[in-house]
Amino acid sequence: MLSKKTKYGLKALTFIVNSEGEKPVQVSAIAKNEQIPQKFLESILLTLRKSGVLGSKKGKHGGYYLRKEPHEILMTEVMRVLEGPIAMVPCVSLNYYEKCDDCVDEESCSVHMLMAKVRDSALNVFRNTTLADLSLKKTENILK
Amino acid sequence: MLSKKTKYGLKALTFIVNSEGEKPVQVSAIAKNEQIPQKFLESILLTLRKSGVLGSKKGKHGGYYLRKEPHEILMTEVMRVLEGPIAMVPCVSLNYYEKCDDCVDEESCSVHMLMAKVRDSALNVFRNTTLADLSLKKTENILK
DNA sequence: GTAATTCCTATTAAATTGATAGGAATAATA
DNA sequence: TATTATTCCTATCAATTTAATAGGAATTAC
Repeated sequence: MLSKKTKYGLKALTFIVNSEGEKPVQVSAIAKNEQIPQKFLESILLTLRKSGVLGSKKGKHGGYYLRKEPHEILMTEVMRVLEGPIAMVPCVSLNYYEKCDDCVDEESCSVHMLMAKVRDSALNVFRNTTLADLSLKKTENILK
Repeated sequence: MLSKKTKYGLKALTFIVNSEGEKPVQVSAIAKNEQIPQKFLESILLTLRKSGVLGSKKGKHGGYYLRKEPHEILMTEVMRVLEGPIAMVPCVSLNYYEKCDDCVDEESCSVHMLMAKVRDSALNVFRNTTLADLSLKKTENILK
């Protein structure tokens, strides 16, 4: 299951894209429009800022903004920050590899083999989708 | 993350395939060889039996066996039984669809769009992988 | 009738997730 | 400078899910 954290994070990012302008977008505005518990959202946006996807401005008229253009923000990055490793098992993770304690021979492990394929297929999606794609409405996608 | 339940289940199924013969395979043998807590494994195999993937024989010399040929057992079926819906969010699930309470318009929801792609890519893997594929060693896979 | 097995239900422990609380730090502006 | 609006930080809590264990009933082979 996709965590609420990731779901909220994706919605928030999309909202920020669609609020395009120079002014930073406030947590309260996102929370209200996207129906996300504000305090929870705060912590999510903070994570996204710490990872470098978002920038922020403190104090009155503060808020969050994108550090890169939407089309430069890959889902690989966003998903790793919000949801964690893309691989479903550490032994096929590219960025967070860990050997299984059980599993004598990785090369002949049925789980390993299957999960490597799943990882590749997910990576293929995330590498070819940017935040710009997410913020397109379906009708726009059809035209595209 | 892949649950231990699924991981153990896949390993157990592979073990049963590789123990090919007419005799049913006992939980104790699988547990020992695959390093799986026996009682936990019992409940997993029971689930697989109830779903129709495995058959069982009770009593002395009892055990579990496949109900179909390995190449007829698709990963879509196994994964749904063990891990649950393949979709990461209910609103893109083919078999367990549920509308989101939030989300006014599904067609323009960024999460929906992305997760539908991920679901399709995972389905593509699971529909094209059978238990027979899992039980091939890597070297055999290369030759294939 | 005994031993070996699956089957069933209940319980527990640990980990994770989702959410809340309270206030510190910072910045704009009146 | 005082006030207000905001992000930032840490801690905590509640709910859910996962992983595992326990005990014994039912069934079958011999």
